[in-house]
Amino acid sequence: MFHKLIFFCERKHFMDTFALSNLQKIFQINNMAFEKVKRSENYSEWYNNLVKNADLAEHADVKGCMVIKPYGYAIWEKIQAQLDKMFKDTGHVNAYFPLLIPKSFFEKEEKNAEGFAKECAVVTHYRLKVDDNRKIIVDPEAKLEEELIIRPTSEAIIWNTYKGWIQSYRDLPLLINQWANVMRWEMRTRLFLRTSEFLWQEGHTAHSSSDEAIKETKQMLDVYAEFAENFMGVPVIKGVKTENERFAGAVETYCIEGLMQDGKALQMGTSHFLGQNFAKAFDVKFQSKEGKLEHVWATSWGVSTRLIGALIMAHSDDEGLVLPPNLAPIQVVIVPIYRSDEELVKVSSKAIEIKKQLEALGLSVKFDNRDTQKPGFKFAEWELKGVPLRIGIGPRDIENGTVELARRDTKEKHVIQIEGIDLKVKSTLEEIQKSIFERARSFRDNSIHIVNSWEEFKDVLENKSGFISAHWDGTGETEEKIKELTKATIRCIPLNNPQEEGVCVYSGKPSKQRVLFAKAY
RNA sequence: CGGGGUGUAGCGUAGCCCGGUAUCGCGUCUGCUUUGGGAGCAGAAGGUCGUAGGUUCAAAUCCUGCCACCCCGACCA
Repeated sequence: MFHKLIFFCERKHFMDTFALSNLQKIFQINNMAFEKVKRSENYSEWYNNLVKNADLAEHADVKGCMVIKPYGYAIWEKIQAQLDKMFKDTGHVNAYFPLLIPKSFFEKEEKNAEGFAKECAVVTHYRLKVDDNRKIIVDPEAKLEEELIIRPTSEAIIWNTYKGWIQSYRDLPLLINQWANVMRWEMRTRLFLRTSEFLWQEGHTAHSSSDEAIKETKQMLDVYAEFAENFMGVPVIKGVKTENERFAGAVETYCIEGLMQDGKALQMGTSHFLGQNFAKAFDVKFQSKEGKLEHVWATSWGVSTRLIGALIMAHSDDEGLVLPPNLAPIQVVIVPIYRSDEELVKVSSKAIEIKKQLEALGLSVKFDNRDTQKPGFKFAEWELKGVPLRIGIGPRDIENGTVELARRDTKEKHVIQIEGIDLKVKSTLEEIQKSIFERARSFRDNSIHIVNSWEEFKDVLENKSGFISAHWDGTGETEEKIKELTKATIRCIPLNNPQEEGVCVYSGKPSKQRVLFAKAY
């Protein structure tokens, strides 16, 4: 019945403008070969060009939506594979719920509905027709009885479903994850960081006690943090959101916050303790061991394709992407160098031999034997695409039993013996993984500024960047005011935050702990 | 929703004020020479100028309507 759907967004968006000429200049200048805008000159322009040039994604001809290209999607697949394993290792299973949510379900948890109301796309009709001018129009006869919301998140449809699945404590806990797309009609979009439609995973769990649900919430936060640090190579701060920043419908929102190279913070994942809010809204009760009827306790947690944005912004440089070996779709690329066909044969057979040797260690290796591009071009291209290690092999090497090994992260090049190359490559990849994390961590650590006065606070925001650790009086009003004045928000109250007496950096009222402020994406 | 812009080849553009069927660069294709850091030369292909109408002998250019997209603000899980 729904094979032809039309949706209307409730809000229209009128665009705006500004100095287009600036952009045009950049494109003009850089249109030859690859566009080169330096990271230090214009960070966001650098980011956009990188996403495009590295062939990760592009703007679709649909407002606010992106096409994730094969190379970008391959990174997402690596992210998915690892997270999926970690979810399963912690006892979760995957399922899939509908894209469309009847408006009446959506309304049930008021705060959740209110929080998302302004960015929902709504399906109102189920059929098109050809009008008198032979134009395709929405068939006014085909108006739906009840509008359908395209999910901005799935709590509503999932809790409506859970109602039928949970009767007894024996049905709990229910530990389910879903890989899906969601749609949030955002006003300003940026590839990967914020798009109208995006891919993510959302875990939705149900528990028989508050304690157990809180434990789950924290466990998943730890899973995210471990993933971010050990796989993405991005250090994160685990913390709790303030009431203002909390997920609509949650009792408590935990998050991991990363710091990008331009000094702006990025929320990389959230894990929510939902209390009994959704159980009450959808009337999901279970009978306890003691025979009492109680509402179920819930959590939800998610990360999205935004992580690809984080990956780019945390490590990459003016030459392009820098991928951590643990998430690189191609970990090693082999580029042959040759003049004659005869040389090509020799070089190729050695290259293929090396490839097999590396693959035996479980590495992902590409032998770039395209005869349509020159070596120099390939070097630049694979650097742009962030392949962690490159092996160059030519006639000279064949004679000497060597290859050239080039590291993407440090740009170091060494001639090494082919003998024992597999272990050398493996250990170098491990070193790269460690080294990019360390680099990001020391950058992050040096970007946390302890601030004790409002003057200092403003000074750091203007002249430095990164996190500001400052006392806050705990009120939403102060938080709002600071945001209004500086655009900085409270990113989180770090977990295990030391308690200390102090006064709020803005209001001067007493405070018991410091919180982390930053400008954020 | 308030303000400001733009639609010309795959991409970026010139031409528009002052009407005469379209400029240049990148990319693409072919051939030869090249190949250890983004190759060179020669040739070629590619355009209903967003769309509908109007004015005119003649419209990318002038006029009107429509559509789409972009930037700033508000907004942002």
